[in-house]
Amino acid sequence: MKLLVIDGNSILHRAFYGIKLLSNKNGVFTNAVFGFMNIYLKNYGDVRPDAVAVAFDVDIPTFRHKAVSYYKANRKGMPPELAQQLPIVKQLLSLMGIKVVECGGYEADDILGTLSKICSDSGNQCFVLTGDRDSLQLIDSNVTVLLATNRETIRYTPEKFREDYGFEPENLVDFKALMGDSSDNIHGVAGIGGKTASALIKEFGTIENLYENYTGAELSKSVKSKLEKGVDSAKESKWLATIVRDVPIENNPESYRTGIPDSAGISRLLTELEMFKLLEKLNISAADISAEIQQEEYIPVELEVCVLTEDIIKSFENASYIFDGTNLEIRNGNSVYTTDSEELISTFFASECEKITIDSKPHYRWAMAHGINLANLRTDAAICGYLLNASASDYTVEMLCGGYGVHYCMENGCFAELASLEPLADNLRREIEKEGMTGLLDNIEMPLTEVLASMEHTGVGITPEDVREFGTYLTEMIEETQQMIFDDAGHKFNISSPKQLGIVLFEEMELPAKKKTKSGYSTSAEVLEELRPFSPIVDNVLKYRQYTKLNSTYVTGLLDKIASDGRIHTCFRQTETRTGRISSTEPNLQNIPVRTELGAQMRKFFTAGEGKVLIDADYSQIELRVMAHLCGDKNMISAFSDGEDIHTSTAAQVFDMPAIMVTPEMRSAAKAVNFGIIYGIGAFSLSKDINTSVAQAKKYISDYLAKYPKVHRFMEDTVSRAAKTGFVSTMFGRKRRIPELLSSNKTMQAAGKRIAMNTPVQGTAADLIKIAMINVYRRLKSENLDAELILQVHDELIIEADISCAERCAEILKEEMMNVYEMKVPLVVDVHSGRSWYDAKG
DNA sequence: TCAATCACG
DNA sequence: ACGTACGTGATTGAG
Repeated sequence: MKLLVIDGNSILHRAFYGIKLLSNKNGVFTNAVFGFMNIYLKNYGDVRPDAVAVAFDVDIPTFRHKAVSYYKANRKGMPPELAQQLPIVKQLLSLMGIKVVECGGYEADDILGTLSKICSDSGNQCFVLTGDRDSLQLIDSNVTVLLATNRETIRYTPEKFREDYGFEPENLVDFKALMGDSSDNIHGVAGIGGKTASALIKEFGTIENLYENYTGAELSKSVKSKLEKGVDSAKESKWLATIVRDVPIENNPESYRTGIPDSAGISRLLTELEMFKLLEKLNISAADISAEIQQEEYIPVELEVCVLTEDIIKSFENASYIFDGTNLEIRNGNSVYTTDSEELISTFFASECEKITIDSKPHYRWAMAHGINLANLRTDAAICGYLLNASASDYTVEMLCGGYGVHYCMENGCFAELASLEPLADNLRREIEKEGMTGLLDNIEMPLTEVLASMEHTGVGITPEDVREFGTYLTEMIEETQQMIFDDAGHKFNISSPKQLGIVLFEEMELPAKKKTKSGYSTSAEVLEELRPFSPIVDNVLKYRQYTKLNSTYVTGLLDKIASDGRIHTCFRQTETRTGRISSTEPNLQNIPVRTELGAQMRKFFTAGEGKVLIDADYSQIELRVMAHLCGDKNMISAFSDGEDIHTSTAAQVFDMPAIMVTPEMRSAAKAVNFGIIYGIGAFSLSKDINTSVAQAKKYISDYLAKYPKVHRFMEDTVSRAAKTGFVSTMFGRKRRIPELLSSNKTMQAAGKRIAMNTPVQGTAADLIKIAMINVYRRLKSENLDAELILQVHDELIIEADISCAERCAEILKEEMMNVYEMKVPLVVDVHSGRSWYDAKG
């Protein structure tokens, strides 16, 4: 038989550090469980063992055994984020019918040693799954070690081991006896490193043999003397490195055969942990991976396949449907209607029945492309899922059903048991109601989808000839700059490789390096900026970076995305950001350059169509205004109400002088402080930003908070409420959970606090502009204007309008944005128009 | 696939 | 003592 033995602690560690911290909505961390199961399932599938044992170190070491005391002596205790996942993994394993093996006083790898020996002695095959190279000493003709690394699992047979190490697996302990292993507190022989140790073991095999024969061997004096001095340490090290193989545990391999899994229990546990990917995996691969889970009982609903007709569509009062752009599938009761007839799809979309679906924006796009209206779409399950947890990576039906208590089963990629999305939508709506987000869903997010679809559908005009010409110019500049850099460096190299650039700048040219990133020198613009005076190469590198960035991301990137209608249709993503903002992809039109004059040229290529203009409106200081509204600080409110320049006003407050006396430097410092306030202030970062001492920055902050006491209070209250409830909210009830606040890591906690301070502000601003977008969209429609919203850049909206109605559209845009919601401060909107985005920016 | 870099609000 | 501002997406090189 085949036995798979797993080093639970080692794999769990690897999983924990290999995957970013994840948690469910109750703050239970799950990344190590997730990673462990992935590694397990992968290897289970590869090995297909008859029996499985997972070994763990005991929780309370007895210190009777040497390995444990050394182990504990030299390793930091597990972080609590990992420790709390240990019992979960054990519980999960036992639910799966897998034996967990522990033995007081012994490490997990001693158990691996023992079980592999038992197999080996009895002629059974053993696979040892671990992340620890120590266990390679267990390899023999019956024992294969599966070494899990960050990317792959390496299968170590005796042959593979010999290939890598050049000696026998059993001599690994001798090797370590010489070389030592600092992570296990094994000293080895002082002065002997990997190379020498390897050569010695290749020649002598064991250290016993080495010590019997080394005096007469052809070795350098120094090696001989090191060996002589290190004899005791070598022997002790070998003993320490040797894995125990006689731990008193169950020694019949048969007893590790997997038992019957408790699938209901697994389902409960994984659902609780919100690990739907894993549930899915267990279900889908049931037959392949663990035959037992296949037994999960489910009775497929008998779906009656019916023919869809116009009359049937008219008879629907409500319907849940799935649509992939070609095939429409409506499920109603036990009836399923499918069609790929564009006519029937159009009829259905245009019908007044109340619709439930998932990921509806493409449906609106389809409808718009076919000149019809997608009517009465009441619930989009993905949007619901996003509101309930903005941090999930995706919102698939599987994930949502798993998370919101709807039983489903996949069969051939279809939802065999899911008769309708209705139960899912009901549950989602119930949860949303419970969280007080029904208004946010029905009045903001659901109507917004159509607006975004329309913006995508319309797209934005671009003049490719001009873009290409700009690209030609950039290419020339790149070549020129590149040549100057090579001349300065004295040779060619890849300037775009931070590694190669670092070597040229900091080693060859010996510029003063500031070691920064873990993989070498930092060559970021920030660092380079300071290096400018030392060599002209620095300035050229910065220029090179700017040109290549513009060329590859914007020129080439945008040209690639021009559709057949000559316009660019970005994708606005509504379920992406944790704060409630919209994001833009393929291409990202929310990060088109503007801050440098050269970059801003790009915006000249975004143009209005023939006889049209672009109208651009942006909120002035919306986040600070939101902050003023949320905290109600008198000083801040009056500054905005009086129409003062907020940064000047802040400077006047902080430096305690009349506004007229504020210098540009003071204003710019105050501006940085204002940004800091929004982001969740830190003295260190502020000091860096405005190039002053940390003490000075600290003073700015404390002066600021003293002048705006309610800002101070708002931040304290928000953080403490977040710590208590685990989440923060925007003005319109959007929520964001902050698991970072539960972390034991101080840096993480601090980050959590900043998130708590920033999210209500950024999120409320996002809510406001979303409402404005919906209202603008409706006004343009109701007033029958030849104009379309085409872009949103967080605090900025752009309309493309026919010249004949441009003024009216500008009025509407400004009005709807200003009056989007009654606030304690005025919302100021700047509007400009022009032929291109560059011109319309004012 | 990830880290580094840099574009935006 | 230690790390260091919020939120995104695209490109590149390197493992």
